[in-house]
Amino acid sequence: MNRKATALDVAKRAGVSRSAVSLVLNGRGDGNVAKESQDRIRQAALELNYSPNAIALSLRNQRSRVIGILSDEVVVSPFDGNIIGGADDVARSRGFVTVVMDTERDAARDASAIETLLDRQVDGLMYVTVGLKPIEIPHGMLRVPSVLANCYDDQPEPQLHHVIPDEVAGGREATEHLLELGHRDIALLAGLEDSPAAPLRVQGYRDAHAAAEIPVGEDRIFMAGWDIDAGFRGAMKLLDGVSPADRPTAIMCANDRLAVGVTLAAARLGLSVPEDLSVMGYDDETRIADTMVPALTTMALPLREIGRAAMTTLLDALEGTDEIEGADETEKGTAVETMVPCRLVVRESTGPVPKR
Amino acid sequence: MNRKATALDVAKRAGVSRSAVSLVLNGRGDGNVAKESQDRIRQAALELNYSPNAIALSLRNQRSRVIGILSDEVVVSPFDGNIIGGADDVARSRGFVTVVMDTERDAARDASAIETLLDRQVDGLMYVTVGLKPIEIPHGMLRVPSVLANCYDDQPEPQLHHVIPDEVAGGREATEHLLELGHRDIALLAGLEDSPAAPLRVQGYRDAHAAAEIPVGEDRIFMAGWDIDAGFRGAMKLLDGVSPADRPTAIMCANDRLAVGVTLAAARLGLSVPEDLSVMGYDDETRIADTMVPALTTMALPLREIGRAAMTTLLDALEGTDEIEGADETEKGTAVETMVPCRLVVRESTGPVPKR
DNA sequence: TTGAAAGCGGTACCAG
DNA sequence: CTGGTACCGCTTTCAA
Repeated sequence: MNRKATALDVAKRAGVSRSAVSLVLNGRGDGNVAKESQDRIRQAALELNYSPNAIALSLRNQRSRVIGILSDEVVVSPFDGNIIGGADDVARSRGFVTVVMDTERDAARDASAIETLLDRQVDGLMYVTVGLKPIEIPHGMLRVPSVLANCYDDQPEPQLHHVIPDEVAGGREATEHLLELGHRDIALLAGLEDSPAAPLRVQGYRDAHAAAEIPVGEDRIFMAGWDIDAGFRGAMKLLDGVSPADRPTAIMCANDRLAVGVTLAAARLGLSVPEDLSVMGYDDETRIADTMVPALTTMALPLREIGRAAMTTLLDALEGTDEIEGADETEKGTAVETMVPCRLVVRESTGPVPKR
Repeated sequence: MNRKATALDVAKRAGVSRSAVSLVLNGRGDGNVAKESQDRIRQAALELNYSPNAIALSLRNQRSRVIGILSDEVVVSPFDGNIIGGADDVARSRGFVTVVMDTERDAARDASAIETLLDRQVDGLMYVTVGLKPIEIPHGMLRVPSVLANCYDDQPEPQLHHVIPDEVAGGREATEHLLELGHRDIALLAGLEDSPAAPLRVQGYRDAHAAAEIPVGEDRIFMAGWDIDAGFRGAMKLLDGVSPADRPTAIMCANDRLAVGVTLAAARLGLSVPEDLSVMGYDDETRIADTMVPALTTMALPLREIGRAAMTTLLDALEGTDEIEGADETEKGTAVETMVPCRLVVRESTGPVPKR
C-alpha cells in the first residue's frame, strides 16, 4: 500500500474518466453513467480501498464537515469533559466530526487556535469552558456559525447562542430536597465569587427558603472556596465545639469536593452522616460523589446534555442556513439562551432531620 | 470582511503576479523579486490581513503541520489530561498544532477517527490512554509516524515507540519513603488487576522490602479497587477492632482516591493521620492530593513529561525522516520504550512510625 | 453517455 | 527579475 488511491486510479482501473468516478461514487450515476460502467467503477473503488481525499474535498467545496471545539481547559482539567462527549455524540450522528483544541486558559492562544481551525475550513465552532463563566468572544469566532457551551457572552448585545445549566433552579431544588427532609437550619458552603455559578446557587437557596417562608440565617452562608480543605474548614467552623442545638442539621455544598471535606470533618468530630448531619454535594462528579462513604446526594450538572444541546443548535443553524452566499451580515441580537436543568441525585448522605 | 484574502488578491493590489507573492511571503524574495516589489507585496498582505489558506497548502505540500492526538477517553474522563497538555506544549513550540479526537473507549471508533485524521493529512499520530494499558494498534496508525503515550503495543514485535511511567520504581520509592520513616508494617491497597499498573506498583513495594531485607506479609496486600469506597473498606478491614499492636502503621495506596477512603476510615475510628497512621497516595491527582486534610503524600505521575517526551520523539522522527520518498517499509523491531520516572511528593499524611 | 476542462488556493519551475 | 503554467485531488459544467 504505497499511497492512497485517488479518483484517477479508480478511473484508470475501471477504464473511465475521473468525472464518471465522481458522479457514480456520489450517487449521481444514474442517468449519467452507463449501468455497467457504474459497476466497474464501484468494483475498482472497492479493490483500491478508495476514499476521497478530504483535503481536496474541503478545498473544492469550501466546507469540511468538521466542527472545531475550543476549550479553555476542559481537556487538561478533570472537569466537564462530558460536555465535549455529548457534543461529539450528536456531531457524529449527523455526519460531522469534531476536533478539539485546548488553550489551557491562555486567552492569547484562543485567537490563534481559531485562526488555525478556520484555515482548515471548519464549518462551525463551539467554545466550551470548565465551569460556567462569562467570556469575551475570541476574534474570528463570528466568521462561522458558532455556539457557546457552559459559558456566555457578557456583552450588552450578545452575538452567540449559548447553552448553560440552570444554576438557580439547581440551588433551589437542592435546598428543597433538604427542606422536605425536615431540615430548617441548613448551612451553605457556597464556593467563591470567582465563579458566576456561586451566587446563582445561593440565589436558589434563598428562593427555596423564601418559598417555604423560612428565614435564612445570613451567618449560615459561607463563601468558602471549592476544594476539600475549604469544606473541611467550613464544617469545622460550623460544627466544632458547637452544642447540638446550635449546629445546622444539614450542610449544603456548592460542589462535591467541599462535601468530601465536610464529611471528613464530621467523621473527625464523631458525627454520623446522615444520622447526625445531612451533607449535600453539587456536580455529581464521577467517581467522587458516587463512591464516597456515604455516597453523596448531589445535584448533577447536565454536562452531556449541554454538549448535545449546543451541538444540535449549531448544526441546525449550519444546515438550515445553507444560503452560504448572502449570509454576510451577522444578525445582531439574535443570540438565544438555552438553560438545561440540573438533576437531583439522591444517595446516602442526606436523611431526615435528627430528633433533638 | 467578506471572505479571506487570497494570494491573488494580494498580487493584484501589489500589481505583481501570484508567484512573486508566494516567493516574498516565504522569505525567498531576495534575489528573485525586486526590493520595491517586495515592499509593496508585504504592504498589501498586511492591509488585506492575508494568511495563506492552510487547506490549499496541505493539498499542495502533502503535509499539514498538524499532529492528530487520539485518546481512548482522556478528554471525557477526569484523568491524565496533562499528557495532552504536555504534548501540545512541545508541538506548538516546534510550529505544529495538535487536534484531539476522543473515542470514549469505543475501539470501533479508533479506526474511523484515524481515517479522518489521515484524510486531513495529519503529519503524525499520537495515541493517549487514561491509565497505563496495552492496546492493539488501530489499523492505519502505521501509515504515518506515530507514537504511544501511557500505553504500549502488546505484540511480540512492537511497531511503535511508546512512553510510559516507571511504575515499578514509583512503587519502590513510595515504599522506601515509608521505610525511611521507620515503618515496618506497611499495608498495600493495590488497585485492581484490570490495570497493568497495579502489579507493577506491587512489584516495587516488594522490591523495596527485599532491598531492606524486611519480609512482606502477604496478608498486607489487597487488590482493593480504585475508588474512595474501596479505600474505606480496605482500611476498615485493616484497622477496625484491631489492637494497636496488630495494626499496620502505614497504608500505601495505589491511587489518591483510595487514600481519601483510608483517611475517612481513620477519622471514623478516631485515628489521627499521620500521628497514628501514615497514609500514602499515588498519582498526585490535582485538587485531591494537594487539598486533602491532611494533604496527601503521594507519588506523582509524570503526566506532562510523558506527553512532552512522546511528542518530542514523534516530531524528531518526523523532521529527521524527511526522506519521505523511500520510507515505505516500516522498520520492524525498531520500537523503543521510554520510561519516565515518577516523583515523590511529600506532604502531611505521612510521618514517623508511632511509638508503641 | 462520456470525457475534457475549469477552478478551489497555493507553490515551484521555467522560459522570457 | 518576472509572469505564465503545471499540479495537488476533487467536483461540476459543458461539448462532443
